[in-house]
Amino acid sequence: MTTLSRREREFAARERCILDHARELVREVGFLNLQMAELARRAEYATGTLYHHFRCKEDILFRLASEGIELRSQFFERVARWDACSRDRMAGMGYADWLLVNAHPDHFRIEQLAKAVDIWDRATPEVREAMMNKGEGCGNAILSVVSDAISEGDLEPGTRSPQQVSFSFWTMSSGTHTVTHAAGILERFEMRDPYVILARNYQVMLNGLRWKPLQDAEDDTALYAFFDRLHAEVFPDHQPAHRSHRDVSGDTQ
Amino acid sequence: MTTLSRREREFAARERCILDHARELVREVGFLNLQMAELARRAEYATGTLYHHFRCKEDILFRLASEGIELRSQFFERVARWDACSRDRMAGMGYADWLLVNAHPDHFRIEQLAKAVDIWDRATPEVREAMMNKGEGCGNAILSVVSDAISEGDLEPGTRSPQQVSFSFWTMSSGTHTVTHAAGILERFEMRDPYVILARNYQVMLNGLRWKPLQDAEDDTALYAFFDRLHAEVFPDHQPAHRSHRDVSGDTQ
DNA sequence: TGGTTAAATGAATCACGTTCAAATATAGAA
DNA sequence: TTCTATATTTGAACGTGATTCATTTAACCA
Repeated sequence: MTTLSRREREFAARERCILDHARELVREVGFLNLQMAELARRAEYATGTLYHHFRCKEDILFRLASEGIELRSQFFERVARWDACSRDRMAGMGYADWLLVNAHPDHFRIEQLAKAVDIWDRATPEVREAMMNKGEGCGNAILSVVSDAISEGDLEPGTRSPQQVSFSFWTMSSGTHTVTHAAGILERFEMRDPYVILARNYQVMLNGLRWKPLQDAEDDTALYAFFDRLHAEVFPDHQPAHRSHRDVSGDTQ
Repeated sequence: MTTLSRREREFAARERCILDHARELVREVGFLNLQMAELARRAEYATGTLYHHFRCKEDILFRLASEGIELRSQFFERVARWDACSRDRMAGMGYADWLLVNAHPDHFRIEQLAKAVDIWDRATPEVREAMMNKGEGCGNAILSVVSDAISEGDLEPGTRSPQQVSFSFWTMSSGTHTVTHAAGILERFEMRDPYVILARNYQVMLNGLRWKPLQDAEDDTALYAFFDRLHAEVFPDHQPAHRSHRDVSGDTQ
């Protein structure tokens, strides 16, 4: 039993090692340029060994994507459990996404590529399924906030299902990632700080939904105060994604 | 001169032929599974001939993406020129996107893949540049509506630049495409008609921005009346993206 | 018609993911 | 400790498919 368990530990450690090197390689050269032979060389195993852990190259990508999604899920769940009003917790989801981009700048690329139909089809169904299960955590965290808002009377459900409300915020976040990471678009559009705009958009959307307490979506002082509070209370163990408001105020000169 | 021009015409015709077959192949098997040899066979040219027109496989994808983006640009410009209030024209952008998805169901996949960094880096800079130039038309069409709204007094600019306002709607549309096309997500989330939700989200966002005239974002009758009017006045030459409201009403039974 | 240039061709090249027969290591029995 | 059976690792060989380029073919003009 000890023996078996030691074997299992070694196996897991090797897998970890491969995934770490893979992540690094993806960051350096991109997934399509990642060569299995080079990955094996860096991890100091033979090419064939990789295939004991992963059925194909795409499965490695999906495993990396899963890790990022799991992290996001954890971020979202922290925010969902935050001791704050439902509106602030929903607004916090946008910030959590920003935090994830800071912590794993390459995660979005990985997830984007994994979800591109072309790659999607090449991965093993089980590995895809595992990734989607991690994703469910994100969806549930957001849904729980919407449900709370309705039951606490902060949000009139109207003709919208909680899923539809979640979907709205989800599309804003997802779209912000896409547009932000598409090379050259922000520069051409003279945009900076897209995630601050995302946070503002959350406020605009929340107001549009009449999600109480209503708030002035133009008030940057309040927005940065919100960032500060959220960060201090929910993510004290992470680097803040935003600069302090004082820095931003002095920005124009 | 006549000779040269005929040559040029033949060259252009061949390129058209290759692109058409490529689009079909991409639809059938996806871009990564598209084989240059098979494309050559279908277009009835030799493999080498393809490389007189496109420097690499990725350039073909970018040319296809450019065509879709150009079409979107045309759709957006139609809406921007629509004789309607600024709010309706902005709301119309969401509908135009929906129309594009109907007309070219495969376009989003192509554009998504082209913009994935991995593929992006492989294409020829000139071809990428050409694609981005087409995209500028979309941005300008939206910007013009925002500008009109401000100058007509429908929208208080506040602390937001017109670019930032455009960005907000852009992220919603882009995110809706992404989430909608990611396999399995909608089913798991029990979502249907994502583009109707997008249209509603446009209204919520417009209300949140206090973009006049304010409107009840829950009023589906008004929304479908809007679809009908927009479609009749701007896109009479296209199949409507939406079903008639009568159909939708009878949907539940 | 013949000479010259431009274009098309597709077999050969090369790169890379994947496989699998052989080599090696491990565990347990004697 | 030594031997045998089993499990694991290895990397050279294979197959697929993008790209190239020497050769062939067509177009043009004198």
